[in-house]
Amino acid sequence: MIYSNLEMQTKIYDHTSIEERWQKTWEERKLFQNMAATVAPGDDWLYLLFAFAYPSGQGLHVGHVESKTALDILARFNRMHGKKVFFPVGWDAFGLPAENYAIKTGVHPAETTRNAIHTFRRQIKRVGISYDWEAEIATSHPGYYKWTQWLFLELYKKGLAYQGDGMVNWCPSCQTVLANEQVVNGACERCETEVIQKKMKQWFFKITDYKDELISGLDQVDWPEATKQQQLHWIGKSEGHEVVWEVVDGAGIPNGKSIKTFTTRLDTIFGVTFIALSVKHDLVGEIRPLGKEAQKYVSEAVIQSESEAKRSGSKNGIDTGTKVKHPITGELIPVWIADFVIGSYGTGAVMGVPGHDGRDNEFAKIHTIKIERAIEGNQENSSDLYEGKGVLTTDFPNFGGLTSEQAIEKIEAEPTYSGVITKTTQYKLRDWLISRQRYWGTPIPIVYDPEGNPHQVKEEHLPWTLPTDVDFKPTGESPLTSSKEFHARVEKLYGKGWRPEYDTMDTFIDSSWYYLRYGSARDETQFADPEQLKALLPVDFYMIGPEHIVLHLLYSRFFTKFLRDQGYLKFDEPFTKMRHQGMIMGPDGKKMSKSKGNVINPDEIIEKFGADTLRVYEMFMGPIESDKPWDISAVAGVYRFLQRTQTALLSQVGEAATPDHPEFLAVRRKLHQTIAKVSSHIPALKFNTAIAALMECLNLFERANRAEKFVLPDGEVRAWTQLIAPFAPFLAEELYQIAVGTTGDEFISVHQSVWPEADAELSAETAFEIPIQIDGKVRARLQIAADQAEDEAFVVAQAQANAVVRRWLAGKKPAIRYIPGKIVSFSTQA
RNA sequence: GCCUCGGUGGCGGAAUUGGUAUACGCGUUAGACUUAAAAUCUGAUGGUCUUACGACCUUGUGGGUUCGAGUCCCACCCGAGGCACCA
Repeated sequence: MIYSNLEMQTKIYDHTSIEERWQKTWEERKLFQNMAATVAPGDDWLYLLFAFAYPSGQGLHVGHVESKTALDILARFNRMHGKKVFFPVGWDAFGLPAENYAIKTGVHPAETTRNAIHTFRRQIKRVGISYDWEAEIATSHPGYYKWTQWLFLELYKKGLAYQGDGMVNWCPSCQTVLANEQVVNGACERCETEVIQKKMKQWFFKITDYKDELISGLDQVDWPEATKQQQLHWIGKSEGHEVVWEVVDGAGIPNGKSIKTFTTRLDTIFGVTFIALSVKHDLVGEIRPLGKEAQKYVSEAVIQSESEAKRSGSKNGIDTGTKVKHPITGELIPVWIADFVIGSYGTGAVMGVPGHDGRDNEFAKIHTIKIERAIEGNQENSSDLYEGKGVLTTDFPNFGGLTSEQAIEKIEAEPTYSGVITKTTQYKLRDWLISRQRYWGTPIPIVYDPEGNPHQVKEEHLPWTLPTDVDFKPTGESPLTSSKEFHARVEKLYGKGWRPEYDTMDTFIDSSWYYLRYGSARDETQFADPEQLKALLPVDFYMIGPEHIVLHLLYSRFFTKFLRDQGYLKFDEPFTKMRHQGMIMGPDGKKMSKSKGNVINPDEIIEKFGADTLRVYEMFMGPIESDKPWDISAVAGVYRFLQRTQTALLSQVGEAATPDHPEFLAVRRKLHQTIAKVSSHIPALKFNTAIAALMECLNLFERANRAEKFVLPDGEVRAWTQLIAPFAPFLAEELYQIAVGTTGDEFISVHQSVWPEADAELSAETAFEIPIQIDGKVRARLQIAADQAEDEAFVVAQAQANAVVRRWLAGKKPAIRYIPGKIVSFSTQA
């Protein structure tokens, strides 16, 4: 007996008992569980995905509830339309917070993580999110990270995972390498310590191999424009020319060395008055002469991190005394070293055009370098002069008077410049540095022979398990160095003198392929079953916060394209449609944070008002994608709405319909209109207006019922309970089961029922109120029966007969316009 | 500086994409019920002027297109997020 206390129903909305009862029932009946096992040919699947979450010790946040509920509504709505819905959940369980906690308290990250996941799972179930728990995954589980390691080895075998040397960002406090994106204004994003540069041997993924496809693929997806723009900006494709400048000796004779610069404005080459090298440029220290002062400057500048120069916007620099030869004019140009030149972009050197570039202009003025104008009609120090339309000044033989476009074409066509000036494309995107000197992550499946050469861990040794006997305390070395078991394992399997790779992988790797694993979460033989992949992927709808979008999406797209090229996947882009939820702000309108004391705890709201209220309130707050402040009294308003809904629907059960009620058709019309509205607003993600429509419907019903007892036909009572099911699944289940009179075990959930359809005839309005506009102002309104709305002559005659209209139009001959069913417009002008 | 969103009552927000601006909710206020309060229910609620009928104003600002503009066009102001000495 699933429903034992029907009789106890009263007018009181007892959210706690309702929600406990149905959570238990759904769980016992395994509603919507293990869906991937039901994959069959010809299925119409909808794959809904929520951003992989880190199971933090803080537990569920109201922000999580918002996006999870939005997806849950889509899941329930689509299931009721007969679609098979795949709606899995998992945990991005490796990561720094658990490790930092371990350093502080000694509690093993595995334990912290396990507890946090338990908390999240309990809270999510309480909110009624209809996840498929049978497909649950956690990146820290060997059954998962075995395949993360497999992915690494696939990349390694194709040469896309390689070891490289280079300057890396090092956080002295966290004792780890940081990716560029983890450096914010020159400081560690986590602890805000100033980041320094350090040279280390690291593993990289060659994402740059896919740079062009990562740009073009954006045309295939339905994503917010801003997200696409951010991706493009990160990849930073820029077309221009590389120019080789020959270094000359004191007599002006080339000495065999050269400097390359990159420019997007080749036409300004005639205005070059200096060349500037980055302090990290290879030639710094090599070119002669380099005076003592310059030596000193360079060493200071190298010590001073580049990021500091960036922040201060400084324009320091020094003349090296060296000169290069202008490839076109033959003029000798001084070479400077300048801190505003970025070592890692382009060639690490720029041609200085102070006549046409604001930044170069600033530098030239400070250091009194000649400023020369090459193009007419532009502001002296502006960089916005170009649109390909500038005209070169007449000072340049063969080029004077040409437009920028013509000059560039001419240079490109001139054989003399072949190999000196070359059309080229630059990208900001760098290869992905994936090594982390951290414990709580996926071990890199590499071992080193006694000579120090890397070898891949044999596939039969996967999962290459993370040792547990480590010292978390930061020493500047990877914690795995301290594991005895790890060393013993490698020597036993690979031979004496062999050692493991001590670094772990960036957790972005774990979280950038997880959506491929859900369908085969327990498969120990392959990373994903091809049949599952074919049926479920790509992801139809992805809901993800706006904060992590650039890298996670770029990496996910890279993996997808790589695995496609290996023949594992048949699609190019992993996420067909994506939207971002807004942030829920504290009641003070500020971002919620513990220090501000404005955090709303979902458990407290559920305790007091119930999960249904929490869900409906968060959906009612406003558009899903915008930021919204929390308003506790509005929560109570939603609670009242659910309570009134219960009262209204309970009053209908077991009663005979009241066709003689004067409002009978009006209320039913409203209900059918509401069915139509809710049905169209849900797929459009307009949850707030769908709920407003349900409120309007209830208001009209209550007004009619107040005047005289009102009872809807049975089917419409059931339809009403179905309409609220996606939003308030617990209350809807309760009312639906009462409405259908479920007894014993013949239980079919409201969430398994078929979504109601609006009756077009019933929902059609019988009368319109048509405004009458005179010169753009509404002066009167007309009541017109629906069957007269198409009759223009009649409507216009009615309008003209209106007393107010006659007063306004007295003595005038207006132009008349009638938009059927919308408006009558009189115009007295012209 | 660049990119992307936004700007509508006291507040959160609606507006079928050019056709009744302010739906729905909150708040406020008057009332009912109550010994009282809470809860619940009912009515009012953009602004100014007016005894009233009503008039005028109102979607960040200023122009424009149109019979008609929150919606389209031009210029600007303000806010949020992202990127940024990227050559």
